[in-house]
Amino acid sequence: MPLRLYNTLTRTEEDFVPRDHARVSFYSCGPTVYDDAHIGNFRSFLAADVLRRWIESPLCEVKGADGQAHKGPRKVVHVMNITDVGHMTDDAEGGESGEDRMAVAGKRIAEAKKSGKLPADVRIDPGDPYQIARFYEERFKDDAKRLGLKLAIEGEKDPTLQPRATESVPGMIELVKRLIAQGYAYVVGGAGERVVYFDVQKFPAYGRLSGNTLDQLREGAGGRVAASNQASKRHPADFLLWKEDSSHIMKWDSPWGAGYPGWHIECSVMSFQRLVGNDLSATIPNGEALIDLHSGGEDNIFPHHECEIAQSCCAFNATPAKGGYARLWFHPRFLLVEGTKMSKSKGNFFTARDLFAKGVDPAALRLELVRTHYRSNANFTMQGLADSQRQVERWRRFVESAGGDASHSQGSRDDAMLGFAQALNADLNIAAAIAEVNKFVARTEKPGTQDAELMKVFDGVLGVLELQRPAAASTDIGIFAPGVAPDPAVLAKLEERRAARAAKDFARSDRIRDELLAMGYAIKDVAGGKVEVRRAGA
RNA sequence: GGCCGGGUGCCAGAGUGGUCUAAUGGGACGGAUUGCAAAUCCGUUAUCCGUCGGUUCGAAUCCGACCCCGGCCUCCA
Repeated sequence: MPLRLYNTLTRTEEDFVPRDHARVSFYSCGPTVYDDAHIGNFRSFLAADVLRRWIESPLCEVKGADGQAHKGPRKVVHVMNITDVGHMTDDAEGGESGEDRMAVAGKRIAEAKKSGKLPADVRIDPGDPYQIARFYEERFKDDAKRLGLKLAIEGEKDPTLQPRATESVPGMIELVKRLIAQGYAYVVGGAGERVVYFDVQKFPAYGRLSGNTLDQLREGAGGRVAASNQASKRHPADFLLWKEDSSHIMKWDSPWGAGYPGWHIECSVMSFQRLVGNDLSATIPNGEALIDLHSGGEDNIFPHHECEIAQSCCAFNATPAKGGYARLWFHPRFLLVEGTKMSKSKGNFFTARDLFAKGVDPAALRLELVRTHYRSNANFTMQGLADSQRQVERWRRFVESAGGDASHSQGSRDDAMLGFAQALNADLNIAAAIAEVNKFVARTEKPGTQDAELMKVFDGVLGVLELQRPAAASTDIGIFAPGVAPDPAVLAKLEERRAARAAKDFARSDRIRDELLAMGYAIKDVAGGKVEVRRAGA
């Protein structure tokens, strides 16, 4: 059975049929870079990464336009934008209230430098939005690579896979011009306060993705859109394409004055230019879908992706009935933290780098973020992270102990491959796929070279074992877990305990272990007379 | 008010009409091992799937009502 995926657009699970089964185009809405990405962001990006890895796996079969299932090899061109244009905190459309996010980030950076939270050698001007954006962009790419986001690793060699919105503004202006010329957009306001809106009533399929059809959208339902902005629109759902605003922190010249683009138009431009063609005046023959896959967090379904579809279908003559802009829309659900929603505005979020700084193994974090089905809300917990860590360690032991002839037949490996492929082909059932891996590991008493190779194939999709492990600090007596500094007080206790054990004074040895536990350290004896030290409870 | 997802053991989380007395991982418990621990290995751990009704020879799986939880309805992955 070839790959089947749930399509948000049709609300059904369907065969995934790309335009070219050997070369799949995939666009993912990427991060905004006015703060560090949190683990919820990464859950969404990693779900897309697992999908792309699965499509590229030699075990995956994909249905072609000829109706036949095709084996690989297959290439996925996976593009993820970097949103480095600042937007308003309160009103991304009108910009009449709130502050620009990039300006807020600048203040935060200035404060962090003052308080010493950011090292003094970080050279960044908090008043320069481009420097702020680059600063967070680098940190994002760094985190993404540590978590095995394949696109970020490829992006080092091919930066066009991670296009920046600020570098695509000329294309956005061109596309807005085209939409106006075609009658899909209109300009309101006089010089100095011009605004370009998309006319949603010209696109009858508006609402198909989200279910928010025009007659169901109530004016200002979220209560966040200023009434004065709404007044100049032809329909309350009309959305911003360009805003003239000479006071904006980031601004560009345009036929509608100096200002900034609306926040939906960038993805229409970047996805087209990187995955379809450079000529934004092109028209798609037969109204075919432009790209194969498009992903983003569930909150992107409306309004962002709805608006992208409207813009792109209208500008390039793609037909909604033929999939329109993208053949298949992939939307991972939110990540909860200890049972409640996390969001930037609530501030209850973990960033990946916070966790790495505490010594969390990227492999464990990746597995924890990826192991729940992408269309369910996952619940991130410290317990779950510990579970994932142990799972990773079992797999590592399996691979590291492998060698020579396998203790069992090829049939066992074939079963595992089949089970793994069937699970992932069924709308990316990763939990079932992991279960297949575990069953394979459990029944393999003595793993051979071929078993280790098969694990590598599985890990090509899971992307866990290939990640770099955090380094452990080591002294002649202690091996300190990542994130645990070799404290002299601890070292002294370890020396004392070593002496006690040599003298067979086990009562004293155990007492020292309890003392260390009270100090927050858990220890265990390992081969060679050394002691492994980790944080208690971790 | 409109539109989407969900409710499975101590926890996380699969399973969508019979093979389910419900996968897999963690935890817990028992055993092996260890000076004792830790790690590892072996074994045990849901007669039941939010509640109540219905359809069916047969339901965790389909239908209805109800109760809860999460998301979106122009900040957010």
